[in-house]
Amino acid sequence: MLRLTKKADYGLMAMKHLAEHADQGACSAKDVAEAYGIPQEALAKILQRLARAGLLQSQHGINGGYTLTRDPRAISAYEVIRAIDGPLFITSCITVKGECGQSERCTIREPLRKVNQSIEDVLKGITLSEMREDSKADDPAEVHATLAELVKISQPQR
Amino acid sequence: MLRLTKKADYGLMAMKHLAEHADQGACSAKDVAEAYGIPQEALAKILQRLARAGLLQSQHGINGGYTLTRDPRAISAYEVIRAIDGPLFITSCITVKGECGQSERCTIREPLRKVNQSIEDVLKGITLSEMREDSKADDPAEVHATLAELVKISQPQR
DNA sequence: TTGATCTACGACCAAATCAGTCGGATTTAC
DNA sequence: GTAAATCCGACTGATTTGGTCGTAGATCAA
Repeated sequence: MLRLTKKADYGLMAMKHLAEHADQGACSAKDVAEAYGIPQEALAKILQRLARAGLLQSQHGINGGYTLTRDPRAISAYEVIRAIDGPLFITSCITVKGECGQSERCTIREPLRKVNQSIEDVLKGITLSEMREDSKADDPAEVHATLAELVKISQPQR
Repeated sequence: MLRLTKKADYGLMAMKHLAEHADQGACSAKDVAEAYGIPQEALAKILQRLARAGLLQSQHGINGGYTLTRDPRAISAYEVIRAIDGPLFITSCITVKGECGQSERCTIREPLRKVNQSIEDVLKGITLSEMREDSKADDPAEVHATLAELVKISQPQR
């Protein structure tokens, strides 16, 4: 059903939280987990992955926690999702190894690869700082037309 | 991992096959299954769903099989996928019922809903007849620039 | 009419994936 | 040293997915 895992959801929520509280120093996994009702242990594991991927910096010990390593405007949803769920492929034809193991006669590989690329680009195009609950832009310099509208424009014959 | 189910894959392959063999009358599930090495029973169930969704017409009895009910240029990948896998939601926040059951404090619902819409639009924008293995267009009137390129254009700040 | 061929449909099972938990180790501030 | 925090791997239960089986119904040809 083309769904993001719950872990990716949690990861995005946590990253967004860290982006919004960047000025308050590090946030512990516990803080974030409690703020959104996420199981603490589960979130901890997710944050560890994000840290290993270089998106977060971790601070051990008391008053420790996690901080973003980059400006939220320079972190895309794609990076977060990929760090947690691994490389995403829309179809089972396209794998890490490369090819459609099952049938060499698969005729939809190439078209689906393009769709896959499109989706990646959509996710790469949205940054943490752009992920706001209110759809209307506060800061016109930062926000551009919604991707949905733009993709729509890019489809001549509909 | 944002993956299409194998059933959706099969469904797309079968629909494409039917589109290419439309002039040869109905194709049985067995024919299509053998052509691509898909388990026959599994494919049959998929074709049944497509028929129920109105995308295919089934013909019982000897020499029976399935035919497209519409021109392949008027059938989008989205329709096929949705008929097989049901409504697709990128995040577990967005469900048929509506809301994020787990935490009311979920802050990424709206942004992800937009991404979801973008992906839907990408899938709606590609038709069966456009799904060809060769990336270069044969019929310039029918094919436009790849979606990937267009989505790229639509992202000002990258 | 009868049999062969095909779809229709529901029930079922096995494997894979996912979500969450637990236990223990390490690091750091006080 | 102790408390609070990250780190890491293993484990379990639930859900989803892929595939199979059996039976019923429809259609056509001989």
